[in-house]
Amino acid sequence: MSKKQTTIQDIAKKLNITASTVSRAMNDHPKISKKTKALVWNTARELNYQPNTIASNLRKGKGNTVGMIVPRINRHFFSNVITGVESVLNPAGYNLIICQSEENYEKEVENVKTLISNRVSGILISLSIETQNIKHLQKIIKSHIPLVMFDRVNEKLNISQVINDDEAGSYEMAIHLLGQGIKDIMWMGGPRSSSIYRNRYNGYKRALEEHNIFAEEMPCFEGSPTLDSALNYMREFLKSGKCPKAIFCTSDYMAMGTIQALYEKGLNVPNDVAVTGYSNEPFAGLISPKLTTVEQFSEEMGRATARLLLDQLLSESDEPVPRKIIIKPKLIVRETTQKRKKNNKFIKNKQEL
Amino acid sequence: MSKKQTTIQDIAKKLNITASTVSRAMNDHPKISKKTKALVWNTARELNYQPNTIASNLRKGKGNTVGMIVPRINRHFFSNVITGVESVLNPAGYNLIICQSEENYEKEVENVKTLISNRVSGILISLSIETQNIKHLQKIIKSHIPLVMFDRVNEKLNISQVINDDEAGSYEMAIHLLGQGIKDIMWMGGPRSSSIYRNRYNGYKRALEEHNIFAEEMPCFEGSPTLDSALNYMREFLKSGKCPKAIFCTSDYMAMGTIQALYEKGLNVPNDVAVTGYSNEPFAGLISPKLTTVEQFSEEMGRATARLLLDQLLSESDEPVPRKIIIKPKLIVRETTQKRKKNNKFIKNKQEL
DNA sequence: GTGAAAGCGCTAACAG
DNA sequence: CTGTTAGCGCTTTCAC
Repeated sequence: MSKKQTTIQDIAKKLNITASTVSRAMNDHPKISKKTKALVWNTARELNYQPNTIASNLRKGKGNTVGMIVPRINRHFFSNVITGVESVLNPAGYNLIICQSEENYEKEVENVKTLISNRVSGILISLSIETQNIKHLQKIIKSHIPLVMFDRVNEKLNISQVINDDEAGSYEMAIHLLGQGIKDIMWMGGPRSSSIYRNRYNGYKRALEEHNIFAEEMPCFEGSPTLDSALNYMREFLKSGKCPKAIFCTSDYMAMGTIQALYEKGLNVPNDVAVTGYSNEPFAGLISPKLTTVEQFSEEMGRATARLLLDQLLSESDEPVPRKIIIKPKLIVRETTQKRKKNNKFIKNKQEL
Repeated sequence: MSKKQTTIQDIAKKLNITASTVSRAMNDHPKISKKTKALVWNTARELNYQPNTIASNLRKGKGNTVGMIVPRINRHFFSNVITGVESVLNPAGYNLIICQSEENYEKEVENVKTLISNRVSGILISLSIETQNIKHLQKIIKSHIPLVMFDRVNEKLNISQVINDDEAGSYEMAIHLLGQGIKDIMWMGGPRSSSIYRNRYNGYKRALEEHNIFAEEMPCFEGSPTLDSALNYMREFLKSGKCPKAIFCTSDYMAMGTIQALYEKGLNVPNDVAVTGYSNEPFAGLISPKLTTVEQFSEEMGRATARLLLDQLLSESDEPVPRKIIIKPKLIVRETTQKRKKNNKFIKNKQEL
C-alpha cells in the first residue's frame, strides 16, 4: 500500500489508455464510449481514486473555495451568518475557508493575505472593530477577487454589501422606550468607529430628537460590547447614586452585565429601570425577565451575502455593479422594558420565589 | 490592468532572471544575493504579487489546509472547539476548511469526499448523531490522511481521539442529585446511539446503582437534544399528574424546555423539581434560577484535538500510534438543583417579583 | 472515440 | 550565486 494517492495516470496505465481519456471519462465527456467510461469508473473505485480538485483547479484557472473573514466564530450572530452562507454556497459547489480576525486589524490583514494566496474564488468579510484602514480590501479588489462585505462594512468602499438597518432597529427600540413614558435613556454601546454601532447610535439619537431630547445630554458609555465591560462600568456608574429610567444596550451581553449591576444595587428590572439588548442571542428569551432586544435575521443575512457573491462569481464581467442589500431588523419587545402590573399574564408564567 | 494575477514568471521576465531565482528569492533562500532578493521583493510589491499557495502545494506534494467536520457550527460547543482548533493550527501555518454535517450521515459522507478531493493535510471530525456506518472514515485512513475524532467518536475505530469523560461528568451530576436526598431522577437524554449520550447514561446509571436504584425503573425520555423536543415531551408527560423529584437533562437546551413545561404546570424549580443541564451554554449562568450543568472545556478540547493532528502531521511515520485524550468535565452546581431556604445568599441576589 | 503535447504556477534536483 | 530542466495532477486544444 503506497503512501501516495492514486491519480488518473495510475488508472490510465492499468487500462493501457492515456490520462486524457481517463480525465474525460471521469468528467463524463460525451465523446467517450460507454465501455471505456465503465472501465474507468470501475478501476477508479477499485483503486480508491479521489480526484485532485486542487490540480484540476490550478489547470482550469479557477477554484471552488470561498474565503470568509469574521471577527469571531463563536458569536451566535456570526456562526448563524456562516450557516446561511454555507446553505447557499455548498449547493453551488463551493467550500468555505473561515478565518477569524479576533477583532484585530493585523490579523484581518493576515487573513486576507492567506485567502488571496489560497486563490479563493471570492471573499466575504465583516470587519473587525479595529479596522479603519482598508488597504487590504483594496488589495482584494486589485486582485480581481469578488468581495462582499456584510454587517460591519466600510462605507467608503463601493462594493456589494449586506447590512442590517441598524439605524431603524435602534430607532424603533428608542421609540418603544419613549412610548413607555421614559425620557432619560442611557446609551451603552459598542465603539462608534464601527459602522453598526454608529448607525445604532444615530437611530437612537433621531428618536430622542423627535421627542425634543438630546442624546448628547444622556449618560453614555461606549466600550467593548461584552458582559464584563458593561458590568464594570455600571458598578462604577451606580455609585453616584443616580440612575436613568432606561438603559439602551447595543448588545445582549452588555444588557446582561447592566442588569447584574442593577440587581447588585437592589434595583428592579423593569420596574425601576428598563433595559434593552440588541441581537436576540439565544438566551434573550430564556432569562428572567425576558430581554427586549432586536432580531437581526443573521442566517438570512448570510444567505443574502452568499447570493451577492455567487452573482459575481457567475457573471462574466470583471466590473460587476455593486449591490447593497439592507435587512430590516425586528424589534422584539419582551419583559425588560415593560413595567409589570399585578396579575398580568407575565407574572402568571413566573414561578414564585 | 489584466485580469490575471502576477506570477513569478512576470517578475522574472521584468528582471531578466529566471523563475527559479525569483522563487528562491521569495522563499529567502540563503544562496541568493541580497541584491537580487531586494530586487525581486521590490518588483513583487510593485506588481502586487501574491504567491500561489495552491500551485506551490501541488508541487511540494503537501498542503496547508485541514478539514474539520462538525454537526453544526452554530452550536456554542462546536464553535468553541473550532476556536480552540484554530488557535493551534493557524500559528502552525494551517487553514481550516469547515464542513457541517447537519447531523446527517449522507452529508457527512459528502463532506469527507470534498475534503479528500481538496487534498487537506488532515481531518478532524465529530460524528453526526445518525452516523453508524464508518466506511467514509476508513476511506480517509486508506487515503493516508491523518484523522482525529473528537467528542462524538466511534469506539470501534482505533485512531487518535479527544473525548470528554462524559461518564464521569454524568456520574458526578447524578451523585450531586442523590446527595440532595433525591431518589427518583428522570432521564432526559439525547440518543444513546451516539457515544456521548451513551456514556452519560452509563454514568447516571452507575451512580444510581451505587444507591441501589435502578435506572431502568426511572422515567426516561430519549430524543433530539433540543428545547422543543424536551418541551413537547414534558408537556405530555406531566399530563399524567405525577412528576419525579429531579430531571437529568443531557443538554442545557433540553433543560430549558423541561423547565418551561414545569412552569406551565405551576411547578417550581428547584423547590418542587430539580433540573440539570449539560454543556454550560452561555445562558446557563444567566437565566433564573441559574442552571446546574457540566462544563466541557470545549476550547481546550479543540486545542487538544488540533495538537494530536499536528503530531501526526509533523511525524514522519505513516502509522502513528493512536492517542486518546480524555478531558475531565467539571460539575457546576448552580441554583436549579438546590432547594432554596429563606434568607440565604442565593435569594439575596435575586430581584423581588 | 482516443492520443499527443502543452501548460496552470511553482519548486527542486542538477549543473555550472 | 543563478540557470536549466522536469514535473506535481489535471485539462484541453489539436490531431488522427
